[in-house]
Amino acid sequence: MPKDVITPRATDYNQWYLDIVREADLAEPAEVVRGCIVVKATGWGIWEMMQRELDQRIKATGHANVQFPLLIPKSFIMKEAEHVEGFAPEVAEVTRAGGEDLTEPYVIRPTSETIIGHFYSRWIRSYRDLPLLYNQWCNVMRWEKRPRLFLRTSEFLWQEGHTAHATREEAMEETIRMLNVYERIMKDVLALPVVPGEKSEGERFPGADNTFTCEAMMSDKKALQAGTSHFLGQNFAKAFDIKFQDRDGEVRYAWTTSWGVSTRLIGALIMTHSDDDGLILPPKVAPVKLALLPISTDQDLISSTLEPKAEEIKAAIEAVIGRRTVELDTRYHLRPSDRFFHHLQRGVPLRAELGEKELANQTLRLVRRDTGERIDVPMEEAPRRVLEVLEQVQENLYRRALDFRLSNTFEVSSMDEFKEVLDSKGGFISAFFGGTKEDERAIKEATGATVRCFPLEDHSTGTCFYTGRQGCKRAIFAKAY
RNA sequence: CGGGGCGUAGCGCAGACCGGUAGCGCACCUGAAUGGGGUUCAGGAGGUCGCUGGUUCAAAUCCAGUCGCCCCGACCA
Repeated sequence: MPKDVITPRATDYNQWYLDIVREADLAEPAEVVRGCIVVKATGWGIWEMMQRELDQRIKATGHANVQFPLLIPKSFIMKEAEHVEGFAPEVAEVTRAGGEDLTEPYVIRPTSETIIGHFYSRWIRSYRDLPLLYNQWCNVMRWEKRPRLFLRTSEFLWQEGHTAHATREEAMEETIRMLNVYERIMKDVLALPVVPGEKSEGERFPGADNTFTCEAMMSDKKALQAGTSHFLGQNFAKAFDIKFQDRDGEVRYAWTTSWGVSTRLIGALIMTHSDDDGLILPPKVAPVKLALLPISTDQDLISSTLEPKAEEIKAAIEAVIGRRTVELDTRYHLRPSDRFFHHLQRGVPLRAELGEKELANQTLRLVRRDTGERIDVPMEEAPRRVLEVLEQVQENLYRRALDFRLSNTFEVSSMDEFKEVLDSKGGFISAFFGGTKEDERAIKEATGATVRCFPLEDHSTGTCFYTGRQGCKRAIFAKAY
């Protein structure tokens, strides 16, 4: 008989999400600091795994890590017209320090294009200085009206890549390269199937010429922007005077890009894979990949045989799947079912049970978190089989999420159909669209859905469902977080 | 910032209309039985009732002010 500590998704999706975060011990609202979050050990462990994977890939594509100040002179934010408009309403300012009013206030960085632009202008003189390929892992602050754990906290952690290039083509290549890096890591590591695409005019980053995105579908069929890569053109170069003398002697403005993913990805993981029992983590980002539980009512048997055996198995398995990835659960004061549930709720991908039955048969019982399937494997094969099953879990989670998205994506060709499908089924609406920013706003007004992106891999064109214009690209619409 | 709601034990709530010095469920601690997907019983610990002021012999309760949080919108990684 389950206790109702986790609200079923069908009852209240928002509450379900909060319950998962709490019961899996990922994080809690900071409360004393509005909109901020305390990331707890398990949540941080997930972030560390994602960070490690991504950091390697950022470096593998030629970028180096750097660190810029948390505070930015307020005047910097004001330099790029659209950037000001986009970010001014949500920045926090520091006006006093050291007991005195500052002559110029600082803002706490909402993103670092401006201060990095300032330094890039000092570092770049020649085409030989380009490209400049830097990334920083840091925290930023945006005073959003409506915070939501992981998805939109006032302070959040992310990486922001900032690059400068000699030509438009090179900068565009970089923008797409990093979008692809994001797509790959989301797919391969987080098991998140995403739609890479270009943002519409109305959804662009303030100050960018083009914004590219990885859009994911959550299990309530709403969309989540999981990561973005911006082609900034020469906008910031002009605002911050980032110029170089080219091969031909001409002085030119550089072309810049920026790209980032944040702790929001943890929210994406939760809302993509988890169920009413609790969190489900893809093995590749699970700090604990296997919970190993010696089970017996006979305390002597436990200490003489089961626990030593368990230690031995743990070592053998960790030799194959990685250090400190197996948690040996020795909480014998709890009933087995309570111990099971603990790991289940926390999303541990695989549970192993070692009891008298297993001892007698020289087997180990594995239980999958994603399917509940029980698999008895010969003891000596355990390490290999654990690895194998973990790979299957990883694959299954991706496949499941992809199927969900595909079966909840609907094509429409008129506004009436758009509304009807969105109301009755929800999900992603796929339609040819060639409207303006104003049209986007009107559609949002009428339906609550926004343009998520123009998928990159879809080259088909057709008649716009809204304006009737010919030769328009396909867009994905959805209600979004 | 507009509309609604709420602050009482770690969490979720009752008590308030009709002032008399705080209670329930879960979680937690102890013990017993139980034990392979959320067990049962017994005992126990835990609260300046958001804050400030007022009325009163007496305030969680009445009055005034204030702070904060949540939900729905607008805004967003």
